Amino acid sequence: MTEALLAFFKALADESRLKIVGLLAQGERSVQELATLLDLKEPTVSHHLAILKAQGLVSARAEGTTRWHRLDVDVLEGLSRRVLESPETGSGAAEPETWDAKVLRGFVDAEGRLTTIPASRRKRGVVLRWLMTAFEPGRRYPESEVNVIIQSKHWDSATLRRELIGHRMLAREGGVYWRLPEAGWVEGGAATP
Amino acid sequence: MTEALLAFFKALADESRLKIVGLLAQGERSVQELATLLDLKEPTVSHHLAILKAQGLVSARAEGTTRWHRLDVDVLEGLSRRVLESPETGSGAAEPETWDAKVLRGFVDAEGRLTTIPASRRKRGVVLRWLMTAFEPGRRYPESEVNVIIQSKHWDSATLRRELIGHRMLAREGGVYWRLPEAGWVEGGAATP
DNA sequence: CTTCTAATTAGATGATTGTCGAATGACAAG
DNA sequence: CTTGTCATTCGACAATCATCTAATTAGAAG
Repeated sequence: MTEALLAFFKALADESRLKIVGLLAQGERSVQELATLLDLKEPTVSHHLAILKAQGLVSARAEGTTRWHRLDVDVLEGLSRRVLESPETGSGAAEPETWDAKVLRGFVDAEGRLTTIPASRRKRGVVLRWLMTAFEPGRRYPESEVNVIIQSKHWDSATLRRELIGHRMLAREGGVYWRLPEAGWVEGGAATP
Repeated sequence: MTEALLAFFKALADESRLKIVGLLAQGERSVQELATLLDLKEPTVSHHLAILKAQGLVSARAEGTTRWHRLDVDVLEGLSRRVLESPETGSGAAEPETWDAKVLRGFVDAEGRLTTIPASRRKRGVVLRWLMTAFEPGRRYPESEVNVIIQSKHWDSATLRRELIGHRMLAREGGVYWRLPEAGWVEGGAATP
């Protein structure tokens, strides 16, 4: 849907075409007249008219070899509405998902392994949340098992384990780890000094 | 007034910017998020946002180093109206004048002499009407005087004299010429074989 | 059929501008 | 003060597109 809008704005995003629309708003004009009034050559005007016609903004009427062009005003109605409605009508529950998906696609390869740990706070949060899906809620893990699980995604288990704890996703007590409820997961998390 | 409109359409006549508007229509976004969602680099997004801000379409709110951008919907209101109102509100009695002036500027030099006889029917009509201003209504001219008057504008008095008669601007009877009333001046006129 | 004019199509060129990498600025945290 | 992240600015490159000339199509009129 954004496709059609783009073409429409491109059609009007040119000085010559805007002037043509302005002139046609006053009445019919031939290619020749437009060319003279705009200080352009006929082929140029023809080109512009073709673009405006493609958007349904202009239509032509033949009279001998001359073609009289008129403005079709209807197409301009409800313009702002179309702009705001373009990216789906729903205000969207499927909205934050897209951002996460994009981030993961950038940092997780085809085999499901983490290629790089994101430097950006926000993106690191996304990756860590994704990492946590490997841990079951309620279950208790010895450190060795935590490392094995993390290493199945990325070699640097030490750093990632520290990050998970900093973000309040994982908790530790006496060498035993367990997954914390998502409600407590923190945005900023621990720094990486 | 067409200036501002042009900038406005140019701002929206880009795929990336249209997508940004679409995303911001759903809620606030940071530069980073937009860059990820659109598969663009941050500098590019910054550039686009600057353009949208210049048109009052987007405004920003700072939160730490992050800037949350929101869409300002008001600017989109009454868009089609602005397009049609751009080239003056008046539907214009000063309208055909402009076309004639442009044509004359193209065929009459600084000294007020006709450089070329227009090949185009319509333009030739304009030039001939202009030529007729050298003749007083009601007065009768011998052919020699007609030639002198025309030659003060262009060397080829024979052709022009024939054209003036063909267009029903000048009349002849028994070697005497006189100006006809403008009401009878014909559009197509005689061909030039 | 030939000539003339109005308009379009085709191809080439030049200006505009979207995009990126590198450098810089700004701000929070240790 | 130093470090790290989010953002902007700068300069350069590449793709898009408006414009032109030349050639072609389509009517109209001799």
